[in-house]
Amino acid sequence: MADTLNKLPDAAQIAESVMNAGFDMRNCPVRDVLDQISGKWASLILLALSTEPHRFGALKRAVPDISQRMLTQTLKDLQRDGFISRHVFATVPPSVEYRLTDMGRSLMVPLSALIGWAVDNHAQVVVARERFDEVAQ
Amino acid sequence: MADTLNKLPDAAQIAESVMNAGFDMRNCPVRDVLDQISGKWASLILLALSTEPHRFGALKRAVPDISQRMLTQTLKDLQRDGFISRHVFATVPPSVEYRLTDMGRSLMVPLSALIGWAVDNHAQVVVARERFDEVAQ
DNA sequence: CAGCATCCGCGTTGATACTG
DNA sequence: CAGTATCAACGCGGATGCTG
Repeated sequence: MADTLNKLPDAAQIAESVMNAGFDMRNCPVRDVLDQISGKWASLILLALSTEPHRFGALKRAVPDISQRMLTQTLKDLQRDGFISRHVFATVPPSVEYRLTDMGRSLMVPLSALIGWAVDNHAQVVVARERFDEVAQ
Repeated sequence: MADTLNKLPDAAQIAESVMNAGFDMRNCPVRDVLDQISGKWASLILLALSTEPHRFGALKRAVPDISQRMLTQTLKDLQRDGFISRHVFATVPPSVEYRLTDMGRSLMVPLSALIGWAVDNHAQVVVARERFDEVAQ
């Protein structure tokens, strides 16, 4: 994954084809879709669910600093967009399991690649920031 | 790009390897990097710059609904993270050109794939939302 | 266990006006 | 042309307490 630089032509191609395919930035599908998965928590929840289904409590433990409120809300948003499904088991005490839908798994293909990039290049970004802040005092 | 569903194993692999590679959700590189590129405008600006360098005014026209303030601010943030570079030409009137850095181009590999997914699957997401809102009244 | 309801601060965004 | 400065509105997200 360190050789992403060698794949630049592909990226330019995709970008160009996106721009050409009647891509209108006004009623923007990019924002409409990405705004959801780019919230503070969505990508982390999707990442956790990509390995296996999780119950509410397990998710809360898997995504350490999330509050109950945000977990509930983000799960609802992700379900609304069709990325995850909710399965209630009428046990006592009740248990609810969340899992990726087919569309959610399909989304994880490019999303996990992006997450992988973030993990690989995080250090470089940090360095770039420090350098920038240094110059601008 | 319609056959992304067939590539699920790859996604699960990447996700799993990400999770295993000492991935700590607390000091999260994902959020640290993604928060920037997932702002309301960043992805659109990067997309515009991925085809060719743009001047400030050209960018403002390429990303229709952006305000001057947000364009300036987002450009500064992207430059700070090392994704774009700023080139000032001492002409009269002054002109400033923005272009992707090597790291920015590298980022566009996975990012443009994600954008492509968004474009391809936007309709499905909209349908999922309508269905959800219908049931929940 | 898995939520919902409420309150509230603070950051992000937008509108507007001004400048080198 | 390419910004900066200021103000106001909005909503995300956190903290807390309560429920089936």
